[in-house]
Amino acid sequence: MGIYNFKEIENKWQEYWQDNGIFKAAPSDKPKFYCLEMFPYPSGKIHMGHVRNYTIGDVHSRYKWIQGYNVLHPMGFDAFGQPAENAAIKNKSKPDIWTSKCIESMKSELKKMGFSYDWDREVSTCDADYYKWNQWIFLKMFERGLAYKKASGVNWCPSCQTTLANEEVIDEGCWRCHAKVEQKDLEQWYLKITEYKERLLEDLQQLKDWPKRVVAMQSNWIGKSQGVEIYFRLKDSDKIIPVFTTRVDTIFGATYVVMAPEHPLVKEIIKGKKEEKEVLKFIERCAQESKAVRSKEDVKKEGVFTGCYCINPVNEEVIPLWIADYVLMEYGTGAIMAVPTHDQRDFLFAKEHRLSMRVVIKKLETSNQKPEETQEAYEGDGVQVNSGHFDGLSNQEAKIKIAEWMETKSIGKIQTHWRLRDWLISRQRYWGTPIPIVYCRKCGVVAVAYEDLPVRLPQEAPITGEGGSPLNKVEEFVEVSCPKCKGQARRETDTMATFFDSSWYFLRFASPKCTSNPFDIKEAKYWMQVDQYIGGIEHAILHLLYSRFFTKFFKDLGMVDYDEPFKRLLTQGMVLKDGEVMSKSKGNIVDPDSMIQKYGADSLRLFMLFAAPPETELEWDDRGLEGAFKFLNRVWRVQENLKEKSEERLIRAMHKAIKKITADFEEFKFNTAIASLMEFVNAIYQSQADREVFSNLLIMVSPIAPHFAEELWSLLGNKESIFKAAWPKCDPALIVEETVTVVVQVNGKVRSSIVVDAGISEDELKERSLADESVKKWIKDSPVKKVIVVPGKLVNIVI
RNA sequence: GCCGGGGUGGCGAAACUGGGAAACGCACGGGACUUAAAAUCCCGCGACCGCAAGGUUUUAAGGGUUCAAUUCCCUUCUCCGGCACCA
Repeated sequence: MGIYNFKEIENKWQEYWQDNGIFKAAPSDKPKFYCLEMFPYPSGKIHMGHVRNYTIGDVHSRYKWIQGYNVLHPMGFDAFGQPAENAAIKNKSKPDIWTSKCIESMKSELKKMGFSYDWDREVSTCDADYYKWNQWIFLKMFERGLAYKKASGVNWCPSCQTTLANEEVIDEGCWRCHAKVEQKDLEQWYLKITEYKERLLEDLQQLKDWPKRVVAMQSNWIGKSQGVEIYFRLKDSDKIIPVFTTRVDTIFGATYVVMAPEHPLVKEIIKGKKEEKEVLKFIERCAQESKAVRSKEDVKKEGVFTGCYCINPVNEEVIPLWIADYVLMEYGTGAIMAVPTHDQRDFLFAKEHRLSMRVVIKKLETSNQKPEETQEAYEGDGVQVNSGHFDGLSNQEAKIKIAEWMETKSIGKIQTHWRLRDWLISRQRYWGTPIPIVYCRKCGVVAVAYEDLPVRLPQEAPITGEGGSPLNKVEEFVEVSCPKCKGQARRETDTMATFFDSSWYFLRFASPKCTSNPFDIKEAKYWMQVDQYIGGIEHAILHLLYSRFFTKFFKDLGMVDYDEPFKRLLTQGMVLKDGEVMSKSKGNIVDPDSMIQKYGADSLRLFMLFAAPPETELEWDDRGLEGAFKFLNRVWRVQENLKEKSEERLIRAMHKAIKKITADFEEFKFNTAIASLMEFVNAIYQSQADREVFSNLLIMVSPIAPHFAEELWSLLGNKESIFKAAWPKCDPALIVEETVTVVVQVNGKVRSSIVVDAGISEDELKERSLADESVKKWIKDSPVKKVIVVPGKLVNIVI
């Protein structure tokens, strides 16, 4: 074991930072920097994921402090939610008591890591001072029709006994407990996030410093597809069957129309036909198949002819109308035009049922291929053929022209489909924000008055985990007089989804005690946007989409003047053990606290940053942690051997290190920054450092191992915190080398290297290279064809 | 299928804008110190051939562009993530 007493040191400096308010944020003339990590659910204990997430944020914040920024680096707790209720049921405790205990123990663990939070700004979403503003925001949305109640089919988790938002359903399971989600018809509260769909999609372009994959995931989720709704008339009838397509350029190749089995028109149009019986039988069979089975890709496409015909509005062609299970009622209009030549599904179906095909898009390179000969549909771009007066146009061009032409003839309408649905926020649970709505027999649905906020969550409620909303059974909560007519009324007893709480907490940190608004507009204007946000990829859609939505809503209220809350986003990778995610069930959890006991927080921080780049997965390694600890000890020993004056080569090495480390810190390349620190320390061991060199080393170590650096800094006799010191500057004059090593290649293979003056001319370098003994051996008598010179780097002789 | 990101030593990884592949560390091997061990310090460490000097070869596979390719282009394989009979 080493010699440095981390336990004592870490305690001492944590107290020092707290007592002296070193990391307190207050507006000033300095440039501001808002660094935020996703706040945790207070489970009571931190895990390695937290340690990694918060270490990255902490190092960045501390780096910004030393760079002279005015940093806001707050922390709080996403404290409403189900685990508190489950714990209440299990331990017969109360959610509020359980939660505040958890917050206390979690906070003390966070403090042990030495994170530079401004604890004066701590917020907890289960405090009435906080959730009051959830209610306020809800009412503002309600006034604008953005919060509304509707009856609809909803996702229901039978195990959590509550409804879920679409975003909370992962692979047909509950995101929290993985139980299979059921469908139920219920009347619930929704937020109209779809009102913002265009902006949510378009503003993704502003997010240049977000990981591409997060942007892609959000874009997928919003799911915009542009196309045309086309009206097919039923032959010998005035019935219209609308179909939706994104490939209107293939309309002249439609050879049949298909409706989903559940289509409401089906039963009506087949009435009396000789095919009626068979069609009904088919519909029956489809109804029994589960959605999961039906949407499996390799399942054979089945269908029946209805006996009816449709008329293609663009050419009056009469084509058969089919019913098939590969058409889904949930998407588009529940009916499609089938173009077997240019859609693979239609192609397979047409082959199976011997339906006709017609090519309308010709590939540029291939000749007149007959449809019967093709093995698959051609879905790419090409030139229009068999398409009336659109022949010869590129299909991309035709797409626009045909759509416009159809609109003028009223046979089609340009339309956009979205995947995004409104956000269901009602939860049949106790531990959440009460929805501030009252139901009055006379007045109907009535908003609670602003001055009556908060609607407090009653302390006592019968929590059983079943039988609907617990608040429903708390008479003194439910019974209320109507805010409008003062008559008898009942409160809404569902609570809000907890993602509501976290959709705006970053704004609250700007003014956590503000009593007039969710946040003080001036303070928020100073601190926002969040310059750097750091958190897990699991929030790529849920939390990040909701927060973007709320920010846009605040903009519409005139409370903020930007579109996006988070300028830069970093999604840190997971911490693995033996190639698997750490989890209780796998029994492979490494407890941060025990590691702090053994090696100290600084070593843990150092290891977390060194073992992998922040975005990638990190494989836990006990020996790696020990290595980090050894490195700190190695630095510690430097102090015992300080010299009067460093050699020049060490000074040069230092300036190189400053340049590289600074650049790496800027780009979150902590692993290579640490590698450079190690190289720098190795150089010190070759030559011995003076005070100045050692001081600079400490400053550059300080964001990573803050307690350790503070201690050595004070041992050097400094009276102020190292975080008040200035980041070292690289002197460009001192990193210019007098001599350089140039690699000499013959035919691209390294054959020698020569040391030359940095200022050497190209001709001279050429000469010196050709004169080199081992190079000569390789050239022998061969004529030199060409010599390529990369100044200061390399010479390649081509023979 | 579409979209996004990967594949480099025994392991974690590095490589600026096309210019010495494997920095830094872990593990391993050797040496110094020690009665001994630990700790520490120093050295070695992709593979193959060679006593050595040295040579050959190597960034998932194949091809291309180039004086020069982990880096650019094409094809293929494969892994991870999102969306998906989405018309």
